[in-house]
Amino acid sequence: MQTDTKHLSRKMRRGEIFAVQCPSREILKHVTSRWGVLILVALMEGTHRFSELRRKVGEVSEKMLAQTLQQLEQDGFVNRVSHPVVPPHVEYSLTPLGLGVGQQVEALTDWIEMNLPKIMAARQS
Amino acid sequence: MQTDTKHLSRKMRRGEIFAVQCPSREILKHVTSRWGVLILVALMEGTHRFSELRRKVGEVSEKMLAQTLQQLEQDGFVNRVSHPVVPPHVEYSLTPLGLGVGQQVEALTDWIEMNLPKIMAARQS
DNA sequence: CGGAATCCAAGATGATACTG
DNA sequence: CAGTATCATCTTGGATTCCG
Repeated sequence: MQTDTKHLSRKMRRGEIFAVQCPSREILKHVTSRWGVLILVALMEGTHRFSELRRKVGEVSEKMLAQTLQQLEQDGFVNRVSHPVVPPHVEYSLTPLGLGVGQQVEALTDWIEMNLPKIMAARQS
Repeated sequence: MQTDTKHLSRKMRRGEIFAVQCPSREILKHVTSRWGVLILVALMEGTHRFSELRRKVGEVSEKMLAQTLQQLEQDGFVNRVSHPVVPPHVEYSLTPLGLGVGQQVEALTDWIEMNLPKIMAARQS
């Protein structure tokens, strides 16, 4: 089977993100949303329950956590498994696709943390 | 000279992004803002003038473009050079630091575009 | 516990007009 | 051209309440 992901050659115009109607924009919006980034990074360490994520991410309301998780689930990045017991037990994890974005996003956050000293030094005002 | 960027070992808790008061959150917010991402990617291709950026990014108001550029400039990612002529001529480019984040951000957008087929296929609803 | 629903405050974004 | 200022709006995000 040949992969169907067409590789973007280095110099290929990958300017499609600039196209307003491009679905990429929508995905990008979900991924880079305020809580999307944090949730993806958190899930990179493995399966988490709702309340675990809530504690780990910190300062996120139930509403936004649920909402963001639903978006990520819709985009096929997050897997939601509900155990029908009482009290309810729901587990969230990354799909293979989610692992992919997760790596990219984690690379970004890692870069920022690693370069934070330089950044803070270069900051004006 | 030895680099002062301490490398994050694979398993190191790089959970500092989760700390609410961490400056990383602020930087991350700017970088992943609606227009921050697009602007950084656009500038990866070289110096641009204000109106060039405006046309390239697309659908961005003057206000938001100016505002986001100021944030990125403050964070030390973008260089602003104003030629005091009439009509005004201002050029924006990436600083070395900006090139760093730019690469991370571009990696993310590239990944999304490359995997868009898979993503759209996996999407529910 | 893990949400859904509602209401409301705050912030982000946009359209327009004006200026150096 | 490259902004700034102002005002209108639209979207986010949070607090609260209720339910299975």
